[in-house]
Amino acid sequence: MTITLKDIAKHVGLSVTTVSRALAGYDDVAKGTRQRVRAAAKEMGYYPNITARHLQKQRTDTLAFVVPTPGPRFSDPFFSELLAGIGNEAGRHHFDLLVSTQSPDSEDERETYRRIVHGRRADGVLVVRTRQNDERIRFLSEQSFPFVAFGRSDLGSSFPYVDEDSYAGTQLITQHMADLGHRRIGLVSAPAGLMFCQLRVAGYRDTLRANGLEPDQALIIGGDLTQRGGFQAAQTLLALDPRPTAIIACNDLMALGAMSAAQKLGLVIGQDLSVGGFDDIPLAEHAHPPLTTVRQPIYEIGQRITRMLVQLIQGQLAPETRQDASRSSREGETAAETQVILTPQLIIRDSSGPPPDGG
Amino acid sequence: MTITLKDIAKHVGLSVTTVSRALAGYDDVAKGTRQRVRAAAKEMGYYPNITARHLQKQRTDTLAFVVPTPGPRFSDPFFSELLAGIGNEAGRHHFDLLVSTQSPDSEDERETYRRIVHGRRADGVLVVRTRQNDERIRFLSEQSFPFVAFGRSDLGSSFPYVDEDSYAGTQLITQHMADLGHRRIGLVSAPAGLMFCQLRVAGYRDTLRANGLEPDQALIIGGDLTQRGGFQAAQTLLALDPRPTAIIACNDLMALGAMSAAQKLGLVIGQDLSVGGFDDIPLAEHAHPPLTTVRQPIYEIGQRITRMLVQLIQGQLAPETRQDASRSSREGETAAETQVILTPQLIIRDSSGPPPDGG
DNA sequence: ATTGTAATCCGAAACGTTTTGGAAGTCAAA
DNA sequence: TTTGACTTCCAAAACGTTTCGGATTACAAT
Repeated sequence: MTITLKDIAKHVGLSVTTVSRALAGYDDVAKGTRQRVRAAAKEMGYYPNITARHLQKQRTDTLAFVVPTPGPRFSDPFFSELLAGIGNEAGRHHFDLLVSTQSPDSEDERETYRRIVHGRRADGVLVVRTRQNDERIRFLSEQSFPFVAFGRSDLGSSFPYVDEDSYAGTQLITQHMADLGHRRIGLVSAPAGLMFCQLRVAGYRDTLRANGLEPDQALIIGGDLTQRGGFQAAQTLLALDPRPTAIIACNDLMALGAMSAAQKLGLVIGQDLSVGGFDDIPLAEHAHPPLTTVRQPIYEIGQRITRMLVQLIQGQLAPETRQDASRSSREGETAAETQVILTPQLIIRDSSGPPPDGG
Repeated sequence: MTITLKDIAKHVGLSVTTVSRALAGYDDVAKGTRQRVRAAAKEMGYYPNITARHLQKQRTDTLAFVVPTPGPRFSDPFFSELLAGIGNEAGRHHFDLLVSTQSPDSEDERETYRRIVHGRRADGVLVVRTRQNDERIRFLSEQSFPFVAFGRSDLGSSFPYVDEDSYAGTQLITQHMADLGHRRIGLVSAPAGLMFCQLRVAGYRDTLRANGLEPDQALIIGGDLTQRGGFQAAQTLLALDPRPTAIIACNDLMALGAMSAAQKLGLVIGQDLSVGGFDDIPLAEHAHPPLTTVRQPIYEIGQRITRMLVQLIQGQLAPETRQDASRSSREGETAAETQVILTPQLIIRDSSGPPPDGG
């Protein structure tokens, strides 16, 4: 049987109120009493009932994280690293983390959000893989429920987020390929509904044009962000005649799949074909050859959105602050930013090189 | 402002009790009343407060999953797939999932378990990556708190778990290498405290001996289960003279790292060097070359331990049942098993082949 | 002696739900 | 008319905590 405040109160001959306040360290309880209560609590093995505390305090000290899992074999190193960042940061702030896996844009996903918000299951929620016309964001905004997103959206409303500049990132890697002399550069894109997909495709397209290259629709193949998807998309691209001399994938996992597909055809990556990715997951560095990619600080992003969410909940972050250049950073004590766009970094490794002769 | 039962009661002119019972579908409320209440609830946008319900029902309908994360860059596809299995199955049974990331064997990890158990934060907990003399299992057993483990342990106590037969699995792949003619077979092992590490190393050793090969301590290198770790361990192994002609890694991620290390030296995997893994993560299939490995149905294991835990909580699983051959499966309705050992399957792909001449 | 103040404690209410143990009313059988 | 059964409803307690608004005592200042 678990020990409650009432048990302690009975044991030390005080009221529940006094025991509670003694343990909480209020100064309207005598020092001696406090010590006596503390000792009794320890001796009896008291541990506060977390649920009861939640109900009384009208907050749950819990963050919710609804993971969009497209299929059962959700084998994504990107995600586990993000979760580590979120989980560790939540722990640092004494918040629990509620995780739910739901297939994106499903009725179950919608119901999950309703449950969290209306059932007061958590104090805030983290949204990842933002989508065009994202109903999750619309819903949370409407309900003015605290949330922070990893990624922007195209809704009119302003909300707190952290995002990498996908457009600039793809510009970097596309320009890199162009600088190496590539003229036929394929793209393995992502599900079109994802915001970052739009931005990355645009960055790719615009950079091609800026280099006098006309984007060729046949060189853009949809991918599902898995290695298998990258493998298959690359097979399609490599069957073209003439085939592209470079392939850029919208994430590293697909880039690795693309490398395998090319290697299966006997192509040497970095010579016969250049491959570029996005994310810089640890796998990229120790691939063969090491993958040229755009770095995204996944763990830190996880930490950051979590920290922002905690601040938002605790009222240390203005919920609807627009980015505002006129905001003076007076007194050194600048308010925390609510909309962060990270500058991407190109990591050049051996998977990219000049095109082969006649490329 | 959120709507409570009291608000509905006031609105329809009934007591809170009746409203509650109407919504719960008890038959001691008149049909007309029930409909009226239901309509009002819907109209007013009522959603039950989950925390209050938890407190009253003295259960949380929540499972806890404490993920052992060794470092910040926890980039492990194995884990995300396991989580998908756990999360989806928990959802199917209307359980929430509480996830905490803690570094293994740390004081924070211990405190997390205490909090979950004593604070009644969850109704049961999932334990993964079981360790020798596993204090988590000891603690949960002592407190007789419901839990199911992925992996066995060496404590005397009997508890419910699902595990792959790591010993047999390593036997399979080691024998496969021996059958191909390999005599010098290296092993990239895992952190020694992990139960499956012990079993896999034993399976490797015993199979070597069964083939008349004496295990060489120099051919066993510790790894940390990351690709980088496999990369480094393989570098050490490949610097030996004579070098091994085959390398077996205790998981696929390290096997992929080992492949990269070998390829960096110009070796052709499957010809100059054979490589074997363990897990069969999706990355293995589309690696170059595709990786020979031992299959572990990760997603299904996640589902299975979750289902067992739910049954345990709901009293449908005898908490301390030993595996008992004499248990008659009468009436077709066999009780669910509490200790499951899965038979591993060898997946032969192109990363393994006969040793090069003179190997 | 009175007043004021500080120190220490506590009863009751509250958080929102479910459950317990009837109460009140209706109706048919005896 | 009484009894019993059935239907429908509800007040109060309970889950375990925190907080609100005093109450009581002691003691110093007036």
